Amino acid sequence: MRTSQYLLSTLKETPASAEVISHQLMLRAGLVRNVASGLYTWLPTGLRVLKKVENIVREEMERAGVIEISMPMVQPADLWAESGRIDDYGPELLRLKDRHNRDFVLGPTHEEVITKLVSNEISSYKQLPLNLFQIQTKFRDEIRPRFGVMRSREFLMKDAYSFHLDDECLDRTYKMMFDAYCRIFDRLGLNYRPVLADSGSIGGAKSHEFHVLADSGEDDIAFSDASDFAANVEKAEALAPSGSRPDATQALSTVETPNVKTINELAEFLKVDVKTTVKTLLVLGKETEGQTQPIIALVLRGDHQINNIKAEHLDQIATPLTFATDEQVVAAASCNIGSIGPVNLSIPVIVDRSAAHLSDFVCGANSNDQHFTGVNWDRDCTDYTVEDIRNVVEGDPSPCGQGNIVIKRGIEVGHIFQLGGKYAEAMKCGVLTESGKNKLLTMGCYGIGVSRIVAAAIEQNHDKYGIKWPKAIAPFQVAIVPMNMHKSARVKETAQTLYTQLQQAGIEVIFDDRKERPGVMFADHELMGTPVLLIIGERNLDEQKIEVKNRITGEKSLMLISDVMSLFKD
RNA sequence: CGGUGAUUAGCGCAGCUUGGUAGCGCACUUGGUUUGGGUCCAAGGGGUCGCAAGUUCGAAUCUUGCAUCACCGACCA
Repeated sequence: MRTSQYLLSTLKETPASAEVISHQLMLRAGLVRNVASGLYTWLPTGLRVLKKVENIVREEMERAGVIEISMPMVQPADLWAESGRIDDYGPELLRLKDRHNRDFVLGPTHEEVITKLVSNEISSYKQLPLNLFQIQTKFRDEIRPRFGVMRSREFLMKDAYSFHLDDECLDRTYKMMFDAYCRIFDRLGLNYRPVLADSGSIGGAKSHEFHVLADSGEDDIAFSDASDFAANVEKAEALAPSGSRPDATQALSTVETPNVKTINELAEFLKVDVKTTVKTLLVLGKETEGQTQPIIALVLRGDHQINNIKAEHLDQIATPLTFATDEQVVAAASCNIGSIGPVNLSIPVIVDRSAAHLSDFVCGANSNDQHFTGVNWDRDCTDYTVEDIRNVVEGDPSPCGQGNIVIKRGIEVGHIFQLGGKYAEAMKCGVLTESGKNKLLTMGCYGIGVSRIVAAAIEQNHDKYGIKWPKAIAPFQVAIVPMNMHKSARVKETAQTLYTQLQQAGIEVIFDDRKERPGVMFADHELMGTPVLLIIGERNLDEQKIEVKNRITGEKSLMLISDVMSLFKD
């Protein structure tokens, strides 16, 4: 490719809208352009990278025996009604009507469509297991699109779905896909970790996420400092404190706490450690027919935070987790938020394991501007249940039993699930078994965020000059950078000869034939992250040499022109 | 959804307080100059000042409404 016939679109200045480094560099290097919030055009250089990632994913899927198909992005809402997700998925599901006023959705994922397909196409156990994938544009109406293509509304995703007669077979495929994912991220040259995960709205049992480690990541990952345990904080179990609860030593007493609203104000006001206080959150419970929606109290140690996912998994709690309104709080606790406590509450009380381990603690007194001190479970408050409802924090014992928790940020680039029977049941997807009986299938699903990987790769591979692409996904393998080609016939001739040779050898080469100063060319190619620069100038041509610069290591060396092609022999 | 801020040329910004018909840097065009790390000089082109209404002789500037974008929050007990 000659730059004079290409759309470089590099920028000197960073657009103000870009927050994270990958977004800034993707704009500056001319990879993407914003069209609207969360919607991007991929420019030629960006598309080259995207296609490389896509092809690696495709190759590894095919190597693993997964078969490619393509499903429509627009899906009938009926299918989503059949699975029940039309109500569960929430406002991220973009709904639309066609000219006949029929309801459709823009597909954020394709479980419904593929389950319907397989249900129609497969009728015998002999056709199983079946594993299908597609690489396709998805749409999720994100609450807050940000960080460029890292969290955009429209994005490219590889999604695969497997169908099995039984869970052992599913488990074998799951492990096989796990390995295939590791191969993909290895080939992409990324520093990543598989971590235990929650399966979210897609549903199901076993689940792993693949995270690229980066400070700009949006997920907290809990690692053990003594084993290879890794889990999303959403999922990481907070163990009950070891040992038995200390005995009560104080009597329950009421203290006036005027204008104390937050837990930190409370600890400050009473001069106590936040860890000896509890906070009580009032949330909506699950609705039962004919009854008003119940209010549930969740009790946490003052320094801990509620884990929405864990709370939502409890049978009594409504999904999504919703906090009670001010009116509901007054009705349930006869005080305002800020003074709620578990003592003498007439609503169900769920206590986190760590809060349940406290004795002589401080809590709201369910009366404005008053708190209790010296509170003790079973003596002052008897009707409660204990659950794990908080986020783990650094220093907690690891749930694997070895070491303590360390928390790092990660970018979720892959997610595999064992779905089980959820969709097969809803969509009546079954086959005849050997004994001639109909049996519902069990499923797995496996996603990779192709466009997000491009951003994640930049987060991990850049310097002050620009992007440093891993070789496998660089838009070009080599750039030819001639010094003042328009002034020197032999520079021009050497550059053109090398360009032709590289092209004929099938190497992706970009030939900078612009009439630009050297500094401009260097800056552009370093910004775009081409791994190898071939610098051709009068300076070295007398010795039949050119300069070779490695973008990743920064190393420069002189090389005989006749040896250059050997650099690209694999 | 809540809070905050922004919206003036392709990009980054100034001008607004104190109303008088728009400017700087980069980019772009032309000519010259320079040529191994974002040259320098000169001359140009390019703007419904986010949209709508209002106040005024006159609005980028003041008022009101709306839209879009961004950031923060949605963990408050």
